[in-house]
This record gives sequence, structure tokens and C-alpha cells, in this order.
Amino acid sequence: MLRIYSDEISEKYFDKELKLEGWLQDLRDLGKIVFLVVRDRNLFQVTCKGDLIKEVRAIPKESIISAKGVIKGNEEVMNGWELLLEEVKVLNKAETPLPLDPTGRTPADLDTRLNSRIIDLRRRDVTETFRNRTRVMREIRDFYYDEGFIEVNTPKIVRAGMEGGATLFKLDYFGTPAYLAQSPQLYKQMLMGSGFDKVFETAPAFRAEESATRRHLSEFISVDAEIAFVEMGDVLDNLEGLCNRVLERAAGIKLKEFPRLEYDEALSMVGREEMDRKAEVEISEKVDDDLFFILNYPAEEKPFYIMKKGERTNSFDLFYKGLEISSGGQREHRYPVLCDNIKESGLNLEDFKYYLEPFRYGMPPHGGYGLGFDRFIQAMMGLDNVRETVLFPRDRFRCHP
RNA sequence: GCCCUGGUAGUGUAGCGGCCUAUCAUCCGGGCCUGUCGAGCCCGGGACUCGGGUUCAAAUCCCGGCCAGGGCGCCA
Repeated sequence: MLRIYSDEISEKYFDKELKLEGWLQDLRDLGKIVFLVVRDRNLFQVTCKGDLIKEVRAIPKESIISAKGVIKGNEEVMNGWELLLEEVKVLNKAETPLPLDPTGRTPADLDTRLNSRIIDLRRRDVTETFRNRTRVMREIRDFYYDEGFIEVNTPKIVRAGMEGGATLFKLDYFGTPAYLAQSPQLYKQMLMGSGFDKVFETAPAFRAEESATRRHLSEFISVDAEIAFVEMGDVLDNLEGLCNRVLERAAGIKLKEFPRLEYDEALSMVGREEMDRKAEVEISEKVDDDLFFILNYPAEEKPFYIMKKGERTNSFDLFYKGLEISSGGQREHRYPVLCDNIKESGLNLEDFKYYLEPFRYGMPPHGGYGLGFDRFIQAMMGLDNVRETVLFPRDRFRCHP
């Protein structure tokens, strides 16, 4: 007999004999009658009377069971039906005690939950985060496909870093040093010289920063886009369009324009001189909208590949509920200027040989951005800690499970 | 890298020099109960992060290690 899922049961199955399988989440023993709460994709009740009671009592919670019996409609019971048990098999016994309570009634710290993440993921409210990740990622991809982007995959094992190397994970590449990519930045820019015109990538990025905050990870998913023949305003429009589409379709949040604040304007709003974390938080509190841009950062706050505009740059950061979720801008596409910028940043031109080559042989003006996917989910769902949005997060102290 | 906090049964907690043979809930084991749905009731089980020190006396105070949480810097 084939197993059927509890969410497939409707009135047409009433009074038929069926087999359902899942985890034994709970057991309520009333003596001559025992109620089992079993979980497959959802919860359902198995009701047990008579000789089977002794057998059923011995099954530890969270064991995998196979339950055969007749479906009975009953308005008093969850789902409006119950399985009257006729035969039960234990397919795999769970050990006891469990490392945490999979129903969530007894709370557990995030650290405890992450140590036993698979058990933690048995909770419906925990998996909701990951259902949202799927929805959001699907909307992101569809947005780019609809806009004519090509999806690319750039290498995650790289020779040189992008801004020095202090935040890179070093590894041994057949006897020579290599690094885990902290961003696809250089590759997606190079691709602008190929004629692809519009590219995007969703891939892990690695940062060896010793950060220990609720919004940092050592490995996170970066959504990167780069577009040729555009200026900064076009890039802003594209990112705004992306966020609006995703929020509308994945979270039911209505379309609107994001405020675009000049760097100086944003600082003076809160009477501050420096754009530190405190200023960012204060600005976010002052702005009514959940999402807003800050434009034209000073050159010393931005990397060499951003196009300068006097003392400022054609750059922006995007904030969502006080979290910096994206940064980008117009890139420097003029070879001599780019070389000067690299030198001014104290970097070695020789290290950027392969990056620079396409800039010598016909590189169009271009711009783009990187968006922190995990942070986006964190802000969208209002979660305290970005680690909650990742199945198996990696941070300064965690490389397991 | 810097700064601040904290580590008590499997899980989450109370206790913060002697009343601790360590609280409560959940959990696990046993018992009662035929309609529970966070079932209920009774009995039992299980813990002071590690090392050193102070003291007549340490879960409690001090120092160090380990682990964890948070903030800053940096960033997505």
C-alpha cells in the first residue's frame, strides 16, 4: 500500500483504509485511548484503542512510524478527520532525550538550535524562513530573466583579492596561494567587455572578517548584477525595480519609489559628521520608508573601481529597515583613470593584470551592485539574527554542522 | 582587532557567601484516566563550564582558560 500525505486527505478518503507515515511528534495517553500527533508535511491525528495501545506507548517521540487504518471524519479533531489505527510499524526509532524540543514549546537558544539544526528545522515556523528564501530567490531570477540578463557563474577560487586581501580566506591551490572569492566584482565587470551587456549571479561570497554581530556571516549569498551602457540612475532604477517586484510578489508589499538621499543631506538630517553605524541607524529611524538609498559617498569610503565625481563618487548604499543590504554604483571604465585609482588605493597594478586587460580593448561604461540575499530575508521577515535565515550558517566561531 | 555581558539537568530557567540534600517548566521512567488536541493528576530520575585561589563555609567572591551572547570597527 502506497503512503499518502495528510494534506492530500479530503472527504473522498473518509471510511477508506490508508497508510500515512511520518514523525511521531506527540503522544497523549488517556489510558484506554491514545492520541498520536504525527507530522509528515503537516500534522495529523492517529487515534489508537485496544491491543495496539501497549505497542504504541513504547514508541519514543520523533520516531518514524508507518500507520495503517481507516480515515474517519470528525469535526472535533484537527483537519476534521483522524486515522483510526489498525496497524503500526516503527520504521526507525528516535533516541531519547532529544537535543531540543522540536515543537518549540520549550524554547532553545539560537546556538543550541544551530547545533541541532535538522531537529530545529522540524518546526513549521522555522521552515517558513526557507520557504520565503525560495520565493524571493525565484522572483529575483525571474526579474533578471525578464529584463534580459544572462545568469553567470564566476570562479570562487581566485588568485588575488579585490581590495587588498585582509578579509580573504587563504587556501592551498596545488602548492600556490589562492583565496575564496569575497565578491564576483572584478569578473562581472570584466564581462561587460564581452558584449553580454547585462549579467547577474547569485552565489556565495566569503569574508574572513572577525565580525561578531547579528548581521554578519563568513559565507553569505550575494546577488550581483552588472549592466553595460548605463549611468548611476539606471542602476538605481534597476535595483529599485528588483526590490519592488520581489517584495510585491513574495511578501505582498506594495510598489513605491525609495527616497534617494545625498550623503551630506543624510548626515545633516541627524546632525552627524561621519557615516558610522550609529548615523545609519539614526537616519533609518528618521526616514519613513523601509527602503532608501544614500548616494554619492566620499571617495575614501569606496573602492577603486567606483567612478569618482569630484570629491564624491557615483556610488550608493541601499538600506532596508536599518540594514545595509546593497551597495553599488557606476564603475570607472576608463583605463588610465582606473589604473590611477588602483595606485592611489595603495594596490599593485601587476596584481590586477587580468582584470585590467579588457579595459584596454573596448570597455563600455557600466554599473551594478551587490545585494546581500540573507540580509534581505532578515529585514523582510524582521528577524533578529541573520543566522536564522541560513540553514547552516558560517561565522567567526561556527564552521559546523 | 577592541569593548561589555553571561555560562546551573537533554532544553529553557530560579538561586548570586551558610536557609542548596539547588527552584520551576519541559523532558525521561513508572502509575491512574475512553475523546485528548500545549490533555490532566500522582511517584521517581537528571545539573552548578574547567582549573587555580580567598573563606570556618563557594553555584554564589577573585584570577586564568574554554565556550556563548551583544556592541564597535569593516561590510552584504
